[in-house]
Amino acid sequence: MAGERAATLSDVAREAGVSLATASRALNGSDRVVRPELQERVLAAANKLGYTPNANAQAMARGSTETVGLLVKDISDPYFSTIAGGLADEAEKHGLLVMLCNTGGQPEREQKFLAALRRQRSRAIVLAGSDTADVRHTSEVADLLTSYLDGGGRAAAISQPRLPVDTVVIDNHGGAKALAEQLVGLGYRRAAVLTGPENLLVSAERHAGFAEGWLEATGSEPTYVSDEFSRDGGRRAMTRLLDDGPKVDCVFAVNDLMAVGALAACRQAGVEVGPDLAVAGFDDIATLRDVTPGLTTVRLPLADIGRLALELVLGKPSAELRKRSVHGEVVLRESTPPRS
Amino acid sequence: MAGERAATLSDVAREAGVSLATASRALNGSDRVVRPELQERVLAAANKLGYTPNANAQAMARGSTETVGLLVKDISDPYFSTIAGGLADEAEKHGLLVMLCNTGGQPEREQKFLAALRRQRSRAIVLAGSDTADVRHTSEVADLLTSYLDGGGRAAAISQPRLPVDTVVIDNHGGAKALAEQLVGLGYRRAAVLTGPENLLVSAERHAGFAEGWLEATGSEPTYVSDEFSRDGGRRAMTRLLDDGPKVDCVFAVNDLMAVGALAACRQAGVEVGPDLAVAGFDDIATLRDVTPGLTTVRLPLADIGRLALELVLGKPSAELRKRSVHGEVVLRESTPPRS
DNA sequence: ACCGTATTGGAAAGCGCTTTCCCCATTGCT
DNA sequence: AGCAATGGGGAAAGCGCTTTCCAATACGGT
Repeated sequence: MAGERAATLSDVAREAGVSLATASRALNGSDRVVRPELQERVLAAANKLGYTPNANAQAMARGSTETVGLLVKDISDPYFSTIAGGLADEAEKHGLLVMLCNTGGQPEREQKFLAALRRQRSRAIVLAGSDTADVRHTSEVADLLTSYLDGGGRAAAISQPRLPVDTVVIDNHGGAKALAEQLVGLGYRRAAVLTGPENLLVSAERHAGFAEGWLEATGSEPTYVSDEFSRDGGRRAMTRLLDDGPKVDCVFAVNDLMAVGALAACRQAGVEVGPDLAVAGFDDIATLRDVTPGLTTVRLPLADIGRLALELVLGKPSAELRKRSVHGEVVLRESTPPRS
Repeated sequence: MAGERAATLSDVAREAGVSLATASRALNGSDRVVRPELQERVLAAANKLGYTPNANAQAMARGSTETVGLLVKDISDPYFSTIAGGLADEAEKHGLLVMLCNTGGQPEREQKFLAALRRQRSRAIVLAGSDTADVRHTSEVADLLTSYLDGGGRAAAISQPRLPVDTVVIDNHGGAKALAEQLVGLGYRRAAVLTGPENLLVSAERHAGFAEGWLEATGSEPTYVSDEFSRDGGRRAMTRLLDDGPKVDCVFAVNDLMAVGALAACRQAGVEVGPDLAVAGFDDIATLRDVTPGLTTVRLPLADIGRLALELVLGKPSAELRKRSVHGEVVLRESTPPRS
C-alpha cells in the first residue's frame, strides 16, 4: 500500500508517448484541439494509470481554485444548516466544493477562518450569521474582506448589510412588522418580545420591526425580555416574563428556537399556549413544523437564501454593491388563535 | 483594486533582504533556526506587505494539505448537521478546514465528491450516511476509497461497517432493542415499526433490533410499514397504518423525523398520542426535544460522533480496521406513558 | 511550383512554496 | 596555531500542472 506514488501527468504523457503539453490539453478538453487519435491514447493512458489530477497543482498553474468558503455561526443550528444545504446544492451544480467554517460566533475564529480561506485562494466566500453590532469586529472583518477582494476574491453576506460586499438582505424588519399586524388583527393587545442579545443584528431588526408594527396598530409598545438567541434562552426569558413581567396576551420570540423554548416554559408553568397565551416565532424551521400547538411564525425561504447567496457571489462582479432582498411570509398556526 | 498581485514569499524575502529559504524558515518557525534579528526582519516585511502564504503552493511543496472532507447525505437534516457541527469543532482544534459534500443520497454524487476530495489531496475523508445496502455502489465507493488510501489518504465512516475503513459504529440494533424492551416493560403489547427504505442500513438495523427485542419480550413480531426516511415518510406511513394496518398500541419510527411525521398524522386522524397510542423515535434531535407530547426516543451523542470520527481518522493509522462503538440511551417521555 | 496561412505537437517557462545540499564563518580543542 | 565541528544563510532543485511561444507539417490559392 501507499507504495507507488500517485501517477502524475508526466507519467500519463510518457505512457501515451506524447508531450506533457499534449497530455494536458487532451485531458482538459478545452484550450486547443488535439488530434482525436492522440486524445484517445492519452485518455487510455490516464485511465490505465489511475491518474488523478492534483487540484493544488492546477490551482497554482491556473491561479484559481474550485472551492468556495461558507462561514456560519453554528452549522448544527437548523437555520444555518438549511441555508448551507441550499448553498451546497447550488455549489454542486457549479462543480464547486464548499469549505465549511463553523465560527461559533467567536470573532477571532471568524477572522482566522477568513484568513484561512484567503490562504486557500478560495474563489468566493459567503458569510452567514456573523451579524454582530460590534463595530470593532465588524470593521476588522471588513478589512480582511477588502483585502481578499483586492486579491481578486469574491464575497457575499447573508443578512448583514454592514459589510462592504454583495448581500442577500433578509427583510427581518418587514416580516416581524407584518406578524405584529396580523396578531393585532387577531385581537391581541398586549405583547412581549423575547429577544436575543442586544448586539445581535437579526434579533434587533426583528424586535424593532415588531415593535413598530405593534405601535402603529395599537398605539402601545410591546415590552421585551432579552436572553440567549437559543432554545434555552427562550425558555429562560419566558420564565422570567411569566414570573415577574407585565401581563400580556401574546409573545413574539425572535426566532423559532426561542419560541420553542418559550413553549416549554409555558407548559412547565401550566400556561396553555393558544387559549391562555399566544406565542409566535420567526424562520419556520422545517423540523419544527409539527410542534404542538402549531407555531405561528414568519417563513423564510432558507434554502433559497443559500442558493441566492452563491449565485450572487458567483455572478458578474459589479462596481456597486448588489443587494438582493428576501421577504418572509407570515404563517398563522394554532399557537395564535383568533382571540375571542 | 485587484491591481497589485498578492505579495509572494520572494517579495517578502527581497523586502527583508534575505533569501527565499530564510524567509520561509523564519515564517514557518520550525525547521531550522534563524537568527532572531533576521526573523524579526522577515516578519516585519511580511506584515508590511500584507503577505498571505498560498496554501496551494504549500500543499504542493509539502505534499499535504490542511483540509478534511466530510460527506453527508443531507446537511439540512439535523442528524447530519449535528454530526457536522461536532466534527467542525474538532477540525478547528486541529487547524483543519472542512470540505462539506452534500450527496443528497445520490451514489453518483457521492462518487464524484470522493474523486474531487482525492484531487484536492484532502488529508482525510469522513463519510456519514451513505449507508445504502446497494452492493454495487458500496463496492465502487470501496474501490475509490481504497485507491485514496493507497495514495496516503485517511478515511473513516460513520455507522457503515461495510466500508474498508475505520468506523464509528452506532449501535442502532442495541438501542432499538433496548427501546423495545422498555416499551414492553411499560405494558405495550402490539407494536408497529415505521421504517425507511429497505436498503437503508440504519433503518434496517433499527428495525431489526427493535423486532428482536420485541420478539424476545413478547413472543410476537411487530408489523411494519415502510416509506421515506423523512418527516413526510413518517406521516404517510402512519396514515397508512392508521387506515388499514393492524391495531397496535405502540409505534416505533426509526428516526425522530419520521416520528414527528407520525405525530402529525395522529393528530390529523384524531388519535391522541400517549393515551391512545404510544409513539417513539430514534436520535433525540435537539430541536425536537420540545415537541408535545415529549417524544420517547433513543439519544445518540451526535456531536460526539462527529468529533470521534475525526479523531479516528486523524489518529495513527493502524493495520487493522478500527471500530469505535457508540451506544444510544433510551429516553422515555410522554409519548409513551406507562400503560394502565 | 511557390508562398502565405492554418493547424497541431513539443519545449520550456513559470505558478509560489519547501527543503536539500553546499558553503562560509565562527567556535572550541588539542 | 591548526583543525574539526558546529551553526546558520543561500542557491537551486523540485512539487505537478498550464500555457505561452516555436517549429514543423499540411493545405489552399494564384
